[in-house]
Amino acid sequence: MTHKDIMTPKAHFAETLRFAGLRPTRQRVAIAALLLDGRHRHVTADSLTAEITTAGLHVSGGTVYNTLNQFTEAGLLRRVMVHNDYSLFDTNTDHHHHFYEAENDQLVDIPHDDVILAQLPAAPDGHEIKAVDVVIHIQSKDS
Amino acid sequence: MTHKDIMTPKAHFAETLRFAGLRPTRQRVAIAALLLDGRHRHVTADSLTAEITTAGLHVSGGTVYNTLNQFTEAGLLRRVMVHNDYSLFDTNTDHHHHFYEAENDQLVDIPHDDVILAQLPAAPDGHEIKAVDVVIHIQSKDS
DNA sequence: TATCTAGTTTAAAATCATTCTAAAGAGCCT
DNA sequence: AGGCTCTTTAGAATGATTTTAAACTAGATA
Repeated sequence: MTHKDIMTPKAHFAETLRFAGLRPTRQRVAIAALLLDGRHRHVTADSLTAEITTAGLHVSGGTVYNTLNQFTEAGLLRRVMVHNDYSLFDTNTDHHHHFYEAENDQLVDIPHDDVILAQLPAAPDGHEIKAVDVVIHIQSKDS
Repeated sequence: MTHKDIMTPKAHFAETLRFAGLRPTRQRVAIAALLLDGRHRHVTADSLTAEITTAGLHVSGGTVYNTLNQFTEAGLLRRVMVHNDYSLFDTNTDHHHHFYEAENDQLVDIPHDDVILAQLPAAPDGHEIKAVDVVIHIQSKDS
């Protein structure tokens, strides 16, 4: 039985935050509890705010944005780039790719192994590759 | 000698626009002349407006945005998705991918052949693949 | 060529996601 | 508990993009 097993959920998320270099405030712990529970999904500032409200809590808009940015910076979330309308965050930070259907603004994960990049170019001089994002744009066959 | 060769540049772009289903207005022809001359580059609404001004012309902001959207819709431009700050358009509509360096907001084309996708997942039921975008995020080695 | 009409352009206002601000609050170390 | 720094807050500010309603024009027609 590890230390983790006997911690309260709250303490567990506080530890995660501290490990990520973020002071575990009430707001950040609450958001971590919602987003970092292992469920893989895509959230926006808006949808997260709705979740917070549903949970009977309140976090100011600015803090929601700040927290999403800080979690992303810390590697707890991943930002997905499919359009310019608003930011999308993926609670799955493992290496994987996405299908995106613009018509319904629908984003679907693609398991890592389903895309094989057989060859990649070398990064430009003095640079190194940080990440490779593949977005497969799809549309309804009858549209 | 084809018909195209004896047309004035203006008439050539007007024809291109008409073929794309867009009425060749003075503004659209001017923007086409700037963007569709075969040079491959990345533009924003702002940088395009600056080009228009440099050319001694004037096109209202709304029309610059509309035109960029219409050209993209018509397949004369391609929208590149690397951040949410503002829209980027690529005058190269051929199939190719991009390096993106966030630190300097620098976008660099990758020739089509330099990326080999050996395996792609099947599109979800009832859908078909419209495009596959690969963005390789890079950073300075010493940063 | 004069006329018509639908599609376009315009400047300005509106929208909307996101960031900034300055003051109030809360971790956390001693 | 005291204190220092980092956070949160509500609201204002920002900035890219879209919308508006009126003026204009491309292109068809008479």
